[in-house]
Amino acid sequence: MTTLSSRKKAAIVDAAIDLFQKNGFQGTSMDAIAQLAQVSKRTVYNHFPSKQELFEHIAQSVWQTANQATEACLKLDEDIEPQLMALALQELALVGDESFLRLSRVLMAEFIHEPAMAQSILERFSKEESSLTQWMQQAKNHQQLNIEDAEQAGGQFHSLIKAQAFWPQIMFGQESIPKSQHKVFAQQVCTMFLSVYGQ
Amino acid sequence: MTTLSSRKKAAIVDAAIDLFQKNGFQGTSMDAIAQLAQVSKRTVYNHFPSKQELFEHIAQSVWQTANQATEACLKLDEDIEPQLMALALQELALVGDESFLRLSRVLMAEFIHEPAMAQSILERFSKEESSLTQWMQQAKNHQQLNIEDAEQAGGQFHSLIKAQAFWPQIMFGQESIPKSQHKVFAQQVCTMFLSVYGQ
DNA sequence: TTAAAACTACACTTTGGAGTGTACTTTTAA
DNA sequence: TTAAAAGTACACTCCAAAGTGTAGTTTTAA
Repeated sequence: MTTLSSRKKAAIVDAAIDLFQKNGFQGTSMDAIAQLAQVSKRTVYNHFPSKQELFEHIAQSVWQTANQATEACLKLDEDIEPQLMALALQELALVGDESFLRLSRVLMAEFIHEPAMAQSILERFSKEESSLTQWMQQAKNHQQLNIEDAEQAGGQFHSLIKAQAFWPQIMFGQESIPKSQHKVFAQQVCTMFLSVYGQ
Repeated sequence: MTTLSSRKKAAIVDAAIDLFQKNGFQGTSMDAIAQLAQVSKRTVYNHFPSKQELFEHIAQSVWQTANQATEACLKLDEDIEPQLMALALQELALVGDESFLRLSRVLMAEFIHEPAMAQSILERFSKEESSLTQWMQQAKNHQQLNIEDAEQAGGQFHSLIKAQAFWPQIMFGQESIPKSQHKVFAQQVCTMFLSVYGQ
């Protein structure tokens, strides 16, 4: 059984995510968070010394979730296309996860106003992306793909997916792509990508 | 010569855009707007009865700017690809315009928290997009493109462009694609699109 | 030139939210 | 069982921001 303290803390974080997403950081009061979490305001402050730190705790967990995305490693003895497919499906799984989207929305809204913060988190994310960049670089070196700039190619690959499976969901509350369509969609992305970079 | 009154009003709107973009709607005070616009707070209230109405006035102008995007009309006696290219370049011009991006950022940040507002503005925008949808539908009817769902295809075409020329600029403050690269980029988009929908 | 329209400075009210201090109750763990 | 750790209610300070009222100045247009 979880302790009362940890349950309260979880409830606070949960309520905060909810309200930050609905009303933004500025638009959310600590009183409202306490009320929604069914906790006294004092308890909120006992767990998190300030609203800012509560927010950062949440930002942290987005980063953590995203980082559970896996590693990419070029296999020379296998065809390129199924490997690309696997990468696309992996990204789709992350980006299609409702709780990841929920967290992302909280962050993205603040990013627009905080380019510096966006930049620093982007750099972290790009480490995750850099494993893709490396994959692209290897594919280039072994002449498997007709790539000039590996980073750019990796970015484009990501963009192809996010354009339909992430941004519309974040900005316009559109539904995630259902799992049953992941394969078809990933196939389309690979086709597009290979139409530019394929041999 | 413009009247003092209209210059003041323009200064207010300009300052508001600036601050809304930097700090969001909630994070911007009318006092700050007045100060940046070099105008007394009372004058702000004489032009706009409330902060909300000032915001909506700005939102309106985004819609207006976007609507100056042109019409699409399938020409049966010309090749498909150059027509697609023209459409892509047209969209790129809109999306690459710094003042349009500036306005968009103001709105997008609020969209995340206001799905209803996002929805209603999205519907307006989709009228603009619907001319593209019609174009796709015609291309389908005349078997120029291998399209199943015209709306989906149109959405994907837009997505291909926005993925690299809009969202990264909005969210991460990335630089717009320089005009000198519009043609290359548009070409890439067309190639990708045609790899899926071309005959 | 002059009256109305617009701008300004500034003081004011009201409200809401961040964060604290305290006395008291409940939970936990030894 | 009991002490300390954690939660609670609530009153409190401080501050910033929305919006108003007013008396006085500047601009405009007839």
